[in-house]
This record gives sequence, C-alpha cells and structure tokens, in this order.
Amino acid sequence: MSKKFYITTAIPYVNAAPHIGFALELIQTDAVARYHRQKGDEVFFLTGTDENSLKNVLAAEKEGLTVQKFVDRNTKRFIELGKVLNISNNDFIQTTAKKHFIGCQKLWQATKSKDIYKKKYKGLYCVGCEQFYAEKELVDNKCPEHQTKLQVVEEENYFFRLSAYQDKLKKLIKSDEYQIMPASRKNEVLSFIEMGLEDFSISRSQARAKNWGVPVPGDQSQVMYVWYDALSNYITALDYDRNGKNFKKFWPADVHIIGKGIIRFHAVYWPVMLLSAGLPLPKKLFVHGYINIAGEKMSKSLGNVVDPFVLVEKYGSEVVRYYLLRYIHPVQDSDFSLEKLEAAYQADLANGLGNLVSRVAGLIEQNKVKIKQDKQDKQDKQFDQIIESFSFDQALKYIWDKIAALDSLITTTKPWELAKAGKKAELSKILNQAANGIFQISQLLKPFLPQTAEKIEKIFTTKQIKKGEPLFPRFEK
RNA sequence: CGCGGGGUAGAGCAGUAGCAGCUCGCCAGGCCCAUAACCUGGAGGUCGUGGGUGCAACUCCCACCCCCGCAACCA
Repeated sequence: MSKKFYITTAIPYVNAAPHIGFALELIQTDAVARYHRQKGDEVFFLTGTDENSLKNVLAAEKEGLTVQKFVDRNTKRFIELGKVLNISNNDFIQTTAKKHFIGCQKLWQATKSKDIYKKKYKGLYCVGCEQFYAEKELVDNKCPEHQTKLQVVEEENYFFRLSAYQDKLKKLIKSDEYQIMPASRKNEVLSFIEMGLEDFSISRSQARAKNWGVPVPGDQSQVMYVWYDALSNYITALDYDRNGKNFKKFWPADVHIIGKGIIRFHAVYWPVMLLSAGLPLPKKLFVHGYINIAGEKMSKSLGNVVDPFVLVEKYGSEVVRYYLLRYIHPVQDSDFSLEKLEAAYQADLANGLGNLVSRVAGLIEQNKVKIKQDKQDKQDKQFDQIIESFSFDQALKYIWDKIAALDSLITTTKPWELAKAGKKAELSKILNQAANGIFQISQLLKPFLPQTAEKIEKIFTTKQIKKGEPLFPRFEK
C-alpha cells in the first residue's frame, strides 16, 4: 500500500547566486524524497524560488534590468543547481506564477475576517534591509547594517491577529501535532511563543513595495507582505487556486525542510495562517544548521562564499552530495573546507566504497564465480529509524560500517588462498556473501548517491561480473 | 540579570552516573585479492575552570571563563 508523501524545501530569494547552504537543503530534501520513493510512497517533492522579495527589485535596479527579467535570469541558476546536483524534485514553483498569485489571494480571502484588520503604522524604515528599526537599534541614527539614513514611513497596513492564536499554537507544537525537529528547535519556538506573540503586518503599500508583489484582494493600494506570499507557495504549487487534484491529494505537507534562519515564519506564522483559513497543518518541520567557512559565517564581504557549481564541476555531484550529507551536521552548524572534502573523498569514496567494489568484482571475475542474487528485500528497521530522524550523517556512517565489515570478511577468509587451494565451494560462498552484501549497500545508498548506487547495482547484477573502471579514482598527490 | 547552542586525543565528532569512545591523520606489524588500497595493533585526552552531592561525576547541582549564533522578516 503506497502512501502519499509531500516534502518541500524553502524557497530562497534570487537576488544573488545560489550558495552552498541551499545546495545542502536541496540534497537533504532529495535524500528523504528518494528514500520514500524507494519505499513505494507516492512522493511530491517541491522546491522553487521566492521572486517577490523587494530585495530582488533592488538588485534588479542595480543591474538596470526589469525585475521580471532579473528574476527569470536568476531563477534559472537555481533550477540549474537542482539539475547539476541531481535533485529529483517533481515541481519547481516560481512565486511570480499566475497560479501562485491567485492562490495567495484565495488564501487571504479564506482567512477569518476577524483575523485581518487595518492599522496605521509609523516607523523608521531601511530600504536596504527592507525592514523597520526601533530607535534603540540605530547606530548614529543610521541603519546598523547599511549605515544609511532611515526614512520615516507612515502608512496603513493590514495586520494579522497572530496574538489570538498563541495558546492554540503552543498546544499544537507541544503535542507534536505540528512536530518541530530537532527538539532543541521545538523548545526555542515554544519559549518564543511564551514570550508573547504580537500581531504582524501582512501587507505594505504599493509604493514601498515598488509595485512588485501580490496585490491584496480588494485593495489595489496594498501588496502582500513577502513572507505571507512566500509561505503560501507550499499550497499554491499544488494548485490550491483551483482546488486541484494535487492539493487534495498531497496537502498537508509531510515535511518542510528549512534552515534555522527562517524558523519563526514556518513554526509560527505559517501554521497560524493555515489555521485561520481552515486548512490542515503540515506534519513536520525539520530545521537544518548552517555551513560555516573556517568557523566564520559565509558572507560576500568576507569573500569566503563557496559556489556549489564550482564544487560540482570539480568533484562531481555525487562527491558533493556525499560530503554534505556525511560531514555537515544535520542540525548543528558545521565547517566546510575543501581539505575535508578531499579527505572524505580519498578515505571513504576511493579507499572505502570504490576499492571494495573493485576488490570484490575483481575476485569474482578472476575466479569466474557465479553469483546468485539474493532477491529478498531486506527490511532494515534501524536504518529506517535513522532516516526518519533526519540523521543523514549517521545513515552514511551506518552504511560505511557495512563496507568495513565486508573488507574485514575478505581479509579474514582470504578468497585468493581458497582459489589456490581449489576450494571452489567455499570460495563461491564467500564471494556470494560479499557480492550480495555490496548489492544491499547499493540499495541503502540509493537515496544519497543515486548514480553511484546504480553503477554498483549494474556491476553486480550482470551475468559476467567485471571489475571495470574505478568508481572513485584516488587523487594523485 | 535577554534567549539558545557549544567547549571531550592533532582535526572533526559520539557519549547523560559505573573501567573515556568513533572517524580522519600519525606510528608499527600483517596481507598481497583490490584504486600504494585492505586488516590488526599502538601512541595521543587531568572530558573549559572552581566548588558541591554521590560508594562512584564527562554525565547531576551551583558559580565562573571562553567561542558561536539569535534578538520578528538571512539556507
């Protein structure tokens, strides 16, 4: 019996080229999606881009392009990133899509009328940050980020009655009805809620938004606050606008995967928006950590931004996938470095997996042993449990322990001696065991390293097993 | 008194009361089937600091020091 499984990444805004952090999110999400497909679930995996952010408008202005041209061009890079990383998403939402606009407006209208109200707001606004600042936050009366003077903006906006949902939301999260993982993030959210939720603005004036964004239904002077529209992507992509069959089938989401920076929107705003509109809540929110470079935050000003395209070009997608899943901690921040990536390649992929495959395939080829496929599907509860908890690093460790066990098996049973001694039956038994062990490894590996898994599968399912080329040649010193 | 995460072998991490562990790196031995790969063993840590509770503390309690985030719109 197949279950439906709906999984999403966050949608990054496209004012700059995609960076390695988003690559991590794509790869993690892809691993979970592929895992569920392998289990026979009907999977819908969504990713996309947020094109309505004012930051896009500002970036476009800088380059002298129309906003639409700018976002189209930049979104291409994100689509391209998915391709080069071999990401198996079923759809890619761009929030300038018509169905997204209509869907957002439908959600707005479905929201309980008492939850949306108009309020005058006056504050100091920084266009660069796209945000209001409190006076005590300023440095020399200037924006702490941009060192520019702030504008006094006064306008009437729509507000959402978040405060009314405080108790209800707390209960839903505490009980794991909407499960936030890991637990430390759940606690963080709960303590945030306990501090008290304030109503938040869900629109801005057309002028301030520079006429870019989703218009508020029935009020041409306002566009939706970009997060209101961005979060809606998870349902608009499923054709919520016309209550399409994907929406009926796949909503609510089984998992949203996001980075720690946007936890509030997903853990607080989004569920409440849905509650007010009478829609079911997503089941899980998984929050991953960030990638640091030599202990420092990645940033353009530091000049330490890692370009995922360059990595893939140099090492290949499988190596990048492996490194990010195995050595970037799923929930804590971790350091990224080329040295570590290369060490992982050499030790785990070349010496470990690659060598084992050559080793066993070579022994089989030389001794012309017949391999009988062990066809039965091995259930592995422990492995399932590891993946359910998003412990990608441990999942790979688990697989690599099996690789080591097979190496150890070969070393201790010495098939080459059995061959010399003419002990055919015993030789065949050992090599069958090894071959089937590798086959099993390839199955476990599929969600993580799909291409490599397939190559291994091919080698060990052909009639005449041949050694062939190394999967991961060692780097020359 | 803002909130959170962290400080365990050269590096990266696991370990929540009972002889301090894993991976990489390093050293020695074995093997010779394999991509100079693989296997075994070894060196290397007063578990941030100071107190407390316990028969027993990396693990619980208290205080302090250091690092890194967040503090309503950054993957």
